Amino acid sequence: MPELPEVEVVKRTLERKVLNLIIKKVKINDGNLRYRVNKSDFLKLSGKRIKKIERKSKFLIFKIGKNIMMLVHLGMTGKFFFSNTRNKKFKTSFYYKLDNSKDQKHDRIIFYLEKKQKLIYNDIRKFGFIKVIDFDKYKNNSHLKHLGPEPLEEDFNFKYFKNYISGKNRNVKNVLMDQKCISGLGNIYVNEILFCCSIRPSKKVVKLTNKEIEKIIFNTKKIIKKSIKLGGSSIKNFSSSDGKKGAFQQTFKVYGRNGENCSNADCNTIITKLTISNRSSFYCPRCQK
DNA sequence: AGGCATGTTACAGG
DNA sequence: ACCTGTAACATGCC
Repeated sequence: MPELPEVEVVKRTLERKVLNLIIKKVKINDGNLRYRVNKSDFLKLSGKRIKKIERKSKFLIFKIGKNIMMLVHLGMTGKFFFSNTRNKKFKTSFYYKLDNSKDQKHDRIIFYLEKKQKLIYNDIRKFGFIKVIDFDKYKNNSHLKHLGPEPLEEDFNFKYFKNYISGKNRNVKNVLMDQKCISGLGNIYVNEILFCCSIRPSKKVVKLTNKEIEKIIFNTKKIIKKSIKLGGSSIKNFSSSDGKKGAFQQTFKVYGRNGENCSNADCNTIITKLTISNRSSFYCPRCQK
């Protein structure tokens, strides 16, 4: 899915496009997302204003009207498209996106906004979801309740991580993917982080030295910051809500690079692919111990 | 045809 | 109850 940096970019784009607009009507083309959408909940959105858009790890949270929250997870292929009449007329990138039959086929939910504008939730694989919930219930929401600190929060620090991994017999790749430990990372960024730390993904956390833990904290923050700055990554199914592509994927050092040479100077070792818990891991056998 | 894909979670077994 | 790993979800692309 879009990982934290991509969701952050989507959030910022949505703020520019739909903040403070009134939802006129919602049309559900296919409600069989990860969780079946509750049509009567969506009816409540009509006539209400989008007042705030927040991001929590990989979730988007829309505050709508006085007491409604809309919780969105993009899954692997979820994305938002935005259109207005001007875009149609001038055939901007939005128009191209919206008029692409392949994309249109996967438009699952359409929010009709004021001034003939539309916000469209499009999701090829339907691993994403949208839930409309009451404001007072969202703090206890099962999706948000157990999330660990985000990479850029102060709470994600040496002491916290060292304590979290103590006594655990797990590999470092899985721990960093675990949203209860740290929320917002996914397969791509974890691969990149571990390469930067010179740590092999399969390494057991009990064997991490203090120095390595420090490196993990530092490089996680560094890479996430950098990716947000570059507009996220845009491999295959992701682009931000205005159709722009991020640039971070051009800086991938290991992800998807199996068979290629290690990008560290003078290394000349071939990047290896290894499956850990059904997910691909990429690493340099020489640089990552 | 078969394998793979940015994610999460229900379940099984220890 | 805790810990761990695996399979499943839906769809498209190579």
